[in-house]
Amino acid sequence: MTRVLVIDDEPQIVRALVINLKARKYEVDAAHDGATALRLAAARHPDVVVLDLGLPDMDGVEVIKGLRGWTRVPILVLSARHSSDEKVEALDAGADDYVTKPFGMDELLARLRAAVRRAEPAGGEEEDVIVETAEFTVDLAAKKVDRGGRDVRLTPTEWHLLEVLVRNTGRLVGQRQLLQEVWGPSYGTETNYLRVYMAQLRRKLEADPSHPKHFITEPGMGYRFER
Amino acid sequence: MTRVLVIDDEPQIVRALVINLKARKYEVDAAHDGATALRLAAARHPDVVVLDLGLPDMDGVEVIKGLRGWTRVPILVLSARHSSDEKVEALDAGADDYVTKPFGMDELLARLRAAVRRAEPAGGEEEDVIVETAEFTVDLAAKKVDRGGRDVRLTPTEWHLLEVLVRNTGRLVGQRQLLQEVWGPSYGTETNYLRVYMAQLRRKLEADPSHPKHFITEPGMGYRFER
DNA sequence: GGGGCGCGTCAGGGTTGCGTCAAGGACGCC
DNA sequence: GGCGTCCTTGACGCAACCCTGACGCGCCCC
Repeated sequence: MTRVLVIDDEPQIVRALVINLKARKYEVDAAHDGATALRLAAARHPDVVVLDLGLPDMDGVEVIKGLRGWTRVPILVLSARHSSDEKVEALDAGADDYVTKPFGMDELLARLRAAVRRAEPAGGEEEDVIVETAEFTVDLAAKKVDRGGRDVRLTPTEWHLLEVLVRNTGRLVGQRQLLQEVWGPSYGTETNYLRVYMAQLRRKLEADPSHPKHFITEPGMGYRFER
Repeated sequence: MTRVLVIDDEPQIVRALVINLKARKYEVDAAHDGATALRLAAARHPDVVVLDLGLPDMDGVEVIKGLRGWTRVPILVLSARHSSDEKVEALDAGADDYVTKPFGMDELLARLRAAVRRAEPAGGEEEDVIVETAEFTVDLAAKKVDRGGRDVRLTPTEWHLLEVLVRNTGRLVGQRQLLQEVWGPSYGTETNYLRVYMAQLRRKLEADPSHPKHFITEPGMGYRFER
């Protein structure tokens, strides 16, 4: 869940923000002055900060600088000041966005989403899916198979077949499903393809290809990969 | 130098932006419609995009989506529309900021700086920008390749290709991904480019170009850089 | 006990993909 | 305006991959 830190000394603004954010499943912390804000930020590590520049105890720009000293968390500034200088100062101090009051809640939330989105890791869906067995190791992200310290060379079809099986580790994968995922939706009965390529996978990966321990045949149904 | 792509169909706005940006040592490209914009973005790989939503040939949001299909470059939207819905739509489509016309040049430049700043590599300190192999050393930050104490001269395309591969050291990079990252999103099947440039990289960097140890071909799938 | 079915294995041939070379053309620099 | 660099494009040989058919074996059902 995304954690938001709201910093504003006007209770009604804080209330409105908190209600709207919580309704959208954000986790919300609130602070009414700069000192509390800096303490909360350090303690809670929010994913995004909404900061009103007009605080009772310190200048909002100082809060920005205080945060930027140790974190790159997105900072969305709220302010009643429309002056261009104020905006430039806040942005150059390290703010990510600047919204003037009164603001539309929809717009603020959209800007918040934008700020959170671009803070996400660049890779996107980089799950390091690595599956190990006693004989070999499959790295799905790098498309690599290691066996006894040496890379095993797989052809595209072999790799594709292995990938489908490994993503369903422990589950039976029907022959029709295998054929359609690897060879395309118009295939479904050419089980001889499967036999040939399963044999090649076993030859390259199994310790004893004629008695496979990982690529298991379920006669009449399909194949199963076991670690 | 930071490269900016300005997209607007009003000549006076473009002129004002170009003059102000160039005065501040930005490198500027300009486009007057969406199609040109997408083409220029692919060809020039700007560091930040300034986009007017009101274009003659296509909806500005479509331009955003077209860019977001293959790049995370910061997009700063300009628009005459003040409506909240427009802002939300553009921001949710992938824009980073939204400025309504008329705008103050100081503010726009400050928002531009903020967008560029946060797009910079997160690490800040020396990350793994230097990759060493037995034969050569690649310095991603300095854009330099050293081999046996001497700089290796690489053309822009060669360098770009090398950069993508090195940033994915050990991982397989698909030919489609390579083509799109180096030549732009409209490429994906011109694998002969890859063959030519991989050969040039190997000739310049491998000890034995005909038996590459670092730039490895995975037939039918792509290429992999190994240290 | 015999036949049928499904699976594993092997080898050959068509096709695809890769590496290499060279020439044409665009672009920028002097 | 000439020159050089870089990108693009085509052709060609070769290796690897994918498909295909044939054969043997074990299991199940009749």
